[in-house]
Parts: sequence; C-alpha cells; structure tokens
Amino acid sequence: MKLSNGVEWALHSCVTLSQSEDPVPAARLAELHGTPPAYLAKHLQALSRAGIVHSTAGQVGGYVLTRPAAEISALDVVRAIDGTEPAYRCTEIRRRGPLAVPAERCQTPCAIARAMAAAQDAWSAALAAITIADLAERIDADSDGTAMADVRRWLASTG
Amino acid sequence: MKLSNGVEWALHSCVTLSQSEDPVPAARLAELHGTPPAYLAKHLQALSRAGIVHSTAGQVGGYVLTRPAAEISALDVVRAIDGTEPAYRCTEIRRRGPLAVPAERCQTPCAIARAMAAAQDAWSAALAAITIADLAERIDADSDGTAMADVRRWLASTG
DNA sequence: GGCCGCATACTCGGATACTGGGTGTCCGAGTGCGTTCGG
DNA sequence: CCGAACGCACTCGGACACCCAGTATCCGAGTATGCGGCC
Repeated sequence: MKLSNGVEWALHSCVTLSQSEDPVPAARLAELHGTPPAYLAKHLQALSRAGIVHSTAGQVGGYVLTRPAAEISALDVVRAIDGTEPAYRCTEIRRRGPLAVPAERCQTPCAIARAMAAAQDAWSAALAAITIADLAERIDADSDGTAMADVRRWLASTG
Repeated sequence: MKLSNGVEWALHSCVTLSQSEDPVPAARLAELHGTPPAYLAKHLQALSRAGIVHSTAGQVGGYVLTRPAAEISALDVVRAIDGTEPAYRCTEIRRRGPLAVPAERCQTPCAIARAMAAAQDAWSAALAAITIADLAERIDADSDGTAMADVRRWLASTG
C-alpha cells in the first residue's frame, strides 16, 4: 500500500494557501516547496476538481481555498488526490471455486471485507478529525510561532 | 492508495489453513479460491518468510499455520504481503525551498507526517484487533455454521 | 480628463511520454514417501 | 519376514516477462491587467 507522493504536496500547499487571502500561482507554491512545478500543478487541478480550491486565470490569478481552513479536513485533501476508492477491494473469492457461495447468500459483504472496511473507516475518521487549520497551528507551534508568519511574509514579497 | 490483491488471497488462505491440521499445498488453496496457482504461491512464500505459515516439501507437503489462528492478526498477514512501510512517507518538504527549516529544528517529525502516522496507527490497530480465528468464526456465522465444516470436508477429500 | 478597445503577459487545464511496482508465469532444487531388493 | 537403499512424484523457492498506475513534462486555451488611442 503506497500513498501517492502528491498527497504530501497537496497538504503542504493547502496549509500554505490558508495563510493567503490572495490567489497564489502554482509556480510559486512549487518554488516554496521545492517541487516540480508542472507536476504540482497537476495535483492542484485535482484539488480544484474536488472543490477544495478555486482557481482564477489571468495575470494575478492562482489558487485560493474555497472555504475556511478549519472546514477542510485532511481526509478531504487525501481523497481529492488519491481518489475515494477504498484500499481493499473484495473480489468475492467466496463466490468462486468448488465451495462457491450462491449469490442469494451474499447479501452482506464478506467478513474479511467487513474487517478491512472497518480499518479503513478508522483511518478515514482519524484524518477527518484533522483540519488544515489544525495542521497550520501545529506547524506553527513546532517553530515557536514563526513558521506561518514567515510564509505570509514570503507570499507577500514579490519573489 | 491501493492494497495488493494478494492480501485478500492471503487472508482467505489463512482462514482455510486454520481448518486443517495437515499441510495444504498451494495448488489446492488456489483451486479452492479460484486463483492463479503460481501467483498465489508467490504470496504464500511471503507468508512463509514472515513466519506466519510453515512450508514442508515432499509428496504430502504444503503449508501449515505456525501458531493458533487466534494468535495471528489480520495485521500480521497484511504486513507480510504488503510490507511494513507506512503508506505515507514524509519527504521533508519543510527542509527544502526558500523557507527551509534548519536540520537542528527537525528533531520531531513534521506535523503533517504526525497526522498521517496517527491515521495509519488507527488503521493498524483496527487490523491488529482482528484475528484469523475471528474471521473464520464470522464467516461461519454468515453461513449458519456450515462454511468451515464444508472447508474441512473438502480439504479431507482427495479432490 | 474620462472611457473604450486592444495587445500582452500571465494563469490554468488537459493531452502526451516515461518509469517502477504489482501481476502473472515458468522451471529448477529439494524432500518425504512408496517400492523394491537383499539379507 | 525385516531393513535399507533407491527411484519417484510431488512440493516449495526464486528467477523471468508483462502491464497498469503513478511520475514527470509540455504546450495550447482563456482571462484580467495595463497601456494607448479616441472622444
């Protein structure tokens, strides 16, 4: 099980966007995070499709969060990048082979699928409980309250 | 995020093995589950390397669980197949770019990495709480107590 | 001086190559059983 | 009749192709800005 690398970039980008009222171009986010600009842009498109960020074209265009950072969960971002499909997909092994279970007895999911789904729910719940605002606050705390101010200052500068 | 297909086969195989005292060849497990024999064998090798099953060669060889099914968690099986590496790997974005955090301030993991690790822990805990014996019991309950008996009967038959 | 139109530079968005891990398969090495031969 | 040696069939184990999703990149479409010209 491997999570796309873009998830990390998207989460950092959302935290950064939470510090700016004005649109921030993808190229600028890429510069700040030290990532390939074109590839980061691809993931930002996914965030846009998911309705997490709003994009504006033109000379002073860029990306802005569509709603307050406290209303965007880490789960929202992860699902936007990685998709909503669960990690475990039951292929209905029980309905194959010499001991195949007839279809009419497969109303409820396989017990193994239920266990895996419960684990996925626990994972999702943990991510749903964390918001972008929480992440920004914690990053700030890790740096004794200077990190987010530095980001705001850098975003305001002409680069 | 996508979980290897072999995880499903491995879990079903372990449940099946929990119903047999005698070694069960990979080909027989593949026949019961309707899976490609060679590919299933590959995953059983992983279970063997992880110490979950013991393999015996020779004419009446096959695979046997190394310990009671109640002492094998779903997490053990998943990790044997999928590896122990966490889904989210922090690439230390904070240490790159114009606002790079100096190394001496990176003693603790990034707040984002901590959040993702917490989610992974929740996922792992949910799987660790389920044993192969639990799964066998639930599958039996789903079938009104006939499934495991059918498996035992089929394994005992000469096929 | 104010307003309108246009060229411009910048932005996003999707379409296009490349690569690594998962998928699937095969054959060789090794082992325990059954048979057979000798005592 | 009993024991040991042999052959065998069956098993696992690792090494070898194939394919899709993630990785990375580029160029075209569209838009808000700023300037210049006109009234």
